[in-house]
Amino acid sequence: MEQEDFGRLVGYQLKRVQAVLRAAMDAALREHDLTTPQYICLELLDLRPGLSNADLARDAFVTRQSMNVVLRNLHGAGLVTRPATAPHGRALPLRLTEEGAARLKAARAGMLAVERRLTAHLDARETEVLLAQLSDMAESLSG
Amino acid sequence: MEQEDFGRLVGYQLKRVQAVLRAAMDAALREHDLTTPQYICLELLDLRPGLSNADLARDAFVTRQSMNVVLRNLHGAGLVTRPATAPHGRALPLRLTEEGAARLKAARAGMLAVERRLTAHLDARETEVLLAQLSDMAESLSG
DNA sequence: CCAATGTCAGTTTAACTGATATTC
DNA sequence: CGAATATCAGTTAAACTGACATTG
Repeated sequence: MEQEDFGRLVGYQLKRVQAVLRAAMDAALREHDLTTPQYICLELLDLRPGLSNADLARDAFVTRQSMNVVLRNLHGAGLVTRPATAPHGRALPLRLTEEGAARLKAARAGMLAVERRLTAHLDARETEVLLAQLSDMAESLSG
Repeated sequence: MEQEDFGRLVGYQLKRVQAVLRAAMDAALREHDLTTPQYICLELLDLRPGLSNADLARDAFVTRQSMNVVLRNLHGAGLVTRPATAPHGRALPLRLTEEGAARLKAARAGMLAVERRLTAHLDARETEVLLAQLSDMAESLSG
């Protein structure tokens, strides 16, 4: 059985994984009324409170404009706070509200379950190698 | 480190790779006036002429409605042919036109260059392992 | 009837670019 | 001025679901 050429491209398999991963994440998050970009944003703010919209956009690999939409929704839902005025420059440091932290915590369990299913066939060392390889791939394509 | 660093999740790195890969593919394809789904569709038809819309949708991991839009555009651009009537059932077997084959060939060079950049740091064996791992991941999440 | 297919229509997600104002 | 930031507005890509007709 000669595997078809096209399916042997890393790009194709990445797209395939991404498709099912996206579906799994969306399903897990839907129970908590969150979208994937919203969840990523909450995780980043939990990890590093005080990030600005532009900071978050960089960390999530989207434009400031895209992240701004995500933040507007999160703010409207009462999950994040931002000061009325900027302490320095224009950047508004964002933080999770109590409800934001609670929603994140609730959603995280489902997301980690997806991650475990994703890497079910990998041991700890293989996972490390894979993470490094993926990171290298992103570097070599963007840098 | 018990603190789960968000950046160490495979899901996060996959998203990151996907983001830059998508940008690189789109840039490479833009020169040839093709979108990524269109390119995938052309590759699949080159590999297995006579696939139907539903076949292509399955192979590209999208709904047949989504693929139908792609095919409508490709047909409008004169890159694929489909018979007026179905030889069996409702399925209409699709084929590349001469121009479709030519456009695919031209675009393929750029896409393979992206793939080479993507896997620049991997040797042949590592690439094999990675392909298998990605395939396993898709399986374990969807199956 | 049933399963697969094609297709019309509408919706949704999530990104994008462009433009403008603010701040240091 | 120039660089970074926030944000308003419009646009786009690419998927989705629902509904319905056709075919074997």
